[in-house]
Amino acid sequence: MSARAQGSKKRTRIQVQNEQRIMDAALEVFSTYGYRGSTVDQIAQRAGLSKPNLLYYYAKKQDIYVAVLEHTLSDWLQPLTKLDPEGEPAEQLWNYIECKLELSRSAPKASRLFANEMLHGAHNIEPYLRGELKSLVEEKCGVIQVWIDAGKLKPIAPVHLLFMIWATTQHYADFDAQIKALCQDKREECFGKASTTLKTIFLDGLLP
Amino acid sequence: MSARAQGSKKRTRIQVQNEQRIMDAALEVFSTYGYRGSTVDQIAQRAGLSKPNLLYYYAKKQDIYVAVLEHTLSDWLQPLTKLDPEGEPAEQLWNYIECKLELSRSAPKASRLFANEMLHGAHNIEPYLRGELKSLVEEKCGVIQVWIDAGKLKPIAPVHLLFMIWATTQHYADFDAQIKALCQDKREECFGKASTTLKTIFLDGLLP
Amino acid sequence: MSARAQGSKKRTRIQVQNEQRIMDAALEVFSTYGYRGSTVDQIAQRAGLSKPNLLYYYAKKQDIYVAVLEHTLSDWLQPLTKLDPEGEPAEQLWNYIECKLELSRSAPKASRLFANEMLHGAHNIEPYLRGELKSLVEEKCGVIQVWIDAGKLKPIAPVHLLFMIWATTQHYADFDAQIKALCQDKREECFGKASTTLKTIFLDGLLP
Amino acid sequence: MSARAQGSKKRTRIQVQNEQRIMDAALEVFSTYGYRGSTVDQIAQRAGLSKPNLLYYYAKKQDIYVAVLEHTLSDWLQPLTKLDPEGEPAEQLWNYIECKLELSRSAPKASRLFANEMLHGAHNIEPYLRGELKSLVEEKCGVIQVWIDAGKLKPIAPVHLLFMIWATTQHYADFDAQIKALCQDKREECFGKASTTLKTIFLDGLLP
DNA sequence: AATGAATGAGTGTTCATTCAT
DNA sequence: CATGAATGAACACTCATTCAT
Repeated sequence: MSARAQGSKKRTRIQVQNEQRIMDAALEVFSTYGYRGSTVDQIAQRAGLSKPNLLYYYAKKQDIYVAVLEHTLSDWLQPLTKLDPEGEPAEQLWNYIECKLELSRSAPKASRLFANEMLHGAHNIEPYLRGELKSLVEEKCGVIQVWIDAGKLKPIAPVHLLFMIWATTQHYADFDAQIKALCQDKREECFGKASTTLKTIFLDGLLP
Repeated sequence: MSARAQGSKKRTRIQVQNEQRIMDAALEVFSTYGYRGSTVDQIAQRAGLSKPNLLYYYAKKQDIYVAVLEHTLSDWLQPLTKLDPEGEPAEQLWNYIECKLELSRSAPKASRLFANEMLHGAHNIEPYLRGELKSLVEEKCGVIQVWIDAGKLKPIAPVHLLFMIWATTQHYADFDAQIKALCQDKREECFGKASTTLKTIFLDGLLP
Repeated sequence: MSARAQGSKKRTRIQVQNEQRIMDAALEVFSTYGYRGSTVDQIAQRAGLSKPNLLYYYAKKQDIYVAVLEHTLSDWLQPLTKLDPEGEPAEQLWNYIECKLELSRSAPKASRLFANEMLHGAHNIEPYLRGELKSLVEEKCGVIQVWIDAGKLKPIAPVHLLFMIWATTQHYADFDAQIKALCQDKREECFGKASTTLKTIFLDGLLP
Repeated sequence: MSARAQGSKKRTRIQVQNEQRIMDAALEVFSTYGYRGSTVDQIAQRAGLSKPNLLYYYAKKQDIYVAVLEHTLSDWLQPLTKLDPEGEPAEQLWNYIECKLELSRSAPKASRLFANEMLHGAHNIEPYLRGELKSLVEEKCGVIQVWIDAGKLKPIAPVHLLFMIWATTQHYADFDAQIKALCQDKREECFGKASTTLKTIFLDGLLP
């Protein structure tokens, strides 16, 4: 019986450890080379396992891929949950933006894994997109709409505001190659300038 | 001798026609499946050529890829060149943003091709990034800085403004799958709301 | 991980057996059709393995080729090592010649494999030629020179004597097709006459 | 109608010139890479012709190969014809040996082409081997036998003497790579020592 | 006499996956 | 749990040869 087939049964220490190793290796490899560009061998090697042993934990390449996607997605989602309807909109939104930018800085691989999946049609996470994510987004868009209705924010389409936030923050992870080519600043300094520019534009706009 | 090896010599009608077909097919296929996920067979089939015939025009898979990248890159660059230092900043920037958004709507495949290349390290277009693109970006950042110094724009880091514009507009092409999942609006309506939201935030900011 | 990549680790019974099978098949095929004329499929079939299974043991066609070359080279070298400085020159040399001729008779494929590699520039065994072989040749040329200086041999260039011995004995393996066409004798008889002719000429020369 | 199909009809100047170019290119390429290792493209390029144009002269790769083999074979044969029954055996044989050694020096490619064909079974020149060559060899062996019967040569098997001469002289062309590796002498010096060693051994033998 | 265009049949190599132990 | 061994299906790329002009 394969490890996966055991469902929710308790796992040995080795099982837990190896699964973590596999997830780490898979994130590393998939985010760098994409799904088709990655090989099971690569992941096995990076995880310090033999290929058949790796396939003992996850029977198919796609299973590994889906598992690592799901792992990272929950982290990806979390910051949005903290958007507090009771708080001040400017502070709440800026907190969220800052948090997302920090994630792009500290976990760019997860961002790239996610972006890659999107680019190719997101077939492996459609249920998640149309389920968990959609619910949360609708809830938080409601919050933003409340703020707008209360005159605390300019009247914009809430979901497109979220798209803007995601796009601008994840850009620093996903388009890292371009940024490195165009920005001579060191990484820290670059993220610093990004932060202040984002803050100015999102909150105050370009015009004086 | 392969068709490519002839260098700058004049091309036959058939050559021109087939090369165009190949570029179209390659954009379609590479943008959908990525480099590794695409097969020469697929491209040949879509171009209506036999595989060896395709390789008669471009000797290697990577040659096709680089060719289609270069083809699309020139289109991608052009809108920025039209940013006019003599014009009004608000109008000029908004024109640019609108133009980029329109490109994401009308040519999403090109955007995805480009995004994919970025995600994987941009090894095939580094020379372009550090050459042509960098020069143009530096020039236009100079223009923006002049506007800032003249008090016509808030003091932000020009290159990060460009990053924001690119990120937010290309997002509608690159993350199409996510947008479709989260936005029940029809395509036109969605781009309409995107446009007004972008305009509000970039020019005026969120705060009232 | 491929079998070869394990380096010097101990090998399974199956590994040893299959590697031997591959070496036999490769000698057969490469010596008959040359490197480029041989296909991995041919070798696999002759070894009773599937093509990918063959490539599990030797990752590349050239690896098989180099391996079989190295295998046969050590056998090829050995007779020369037995040239004894203490012995009588005539006897020692004649033993060597006879031994080499016998090798051409019993292992013509090895001879042809080696000749083929030579004809094409010996790029795969240069290190061997300039290393192991050269050392041995220099040592044995020293021995021959001592015999010459002692007046026990006519004054000839020792290394060219070796070339002559190699050329004349290996000729019976390498130019087998020609010999068959020109010599109606049966194989045994032909080698018999070859032996006496070589003996006469090498030791006594043509002139009475 | 192809050029070849015209048989013995007179050829235009261009035809003659191109055929010569092709023969030169084919000798160069085939002798270096072997039959299977050579491509029609390579030969065409070296001959300064387009591939289809080359195939206008020789319809198939094998036709080119056979043609160049036949071309070189006649040159290869010729020295033996000059062995004069009326002359002194020692002088006649030495002339022949010297002549063959000189050919190995000046036309090593032809030698290698021939050797390669031999190694692979000589299927393309069997008719020649069993016809023209065999007749000539039998005739000249008769001459040598006469010399032996007259007591002017040691009693050896004449055809094996020829084999020895061929083997030892052609060795300097065919095993060039090995000779270069083992012999630090410059080319001229090496052939000089070869010549004197051959002379000593063939005529007088090793023993004093 | 010459060439651009096209292709079928390979050919080495990769890789996800399976099997036996 | 783990691994050595094996394989079918694909895939990029090659090459002799043909066709149309």
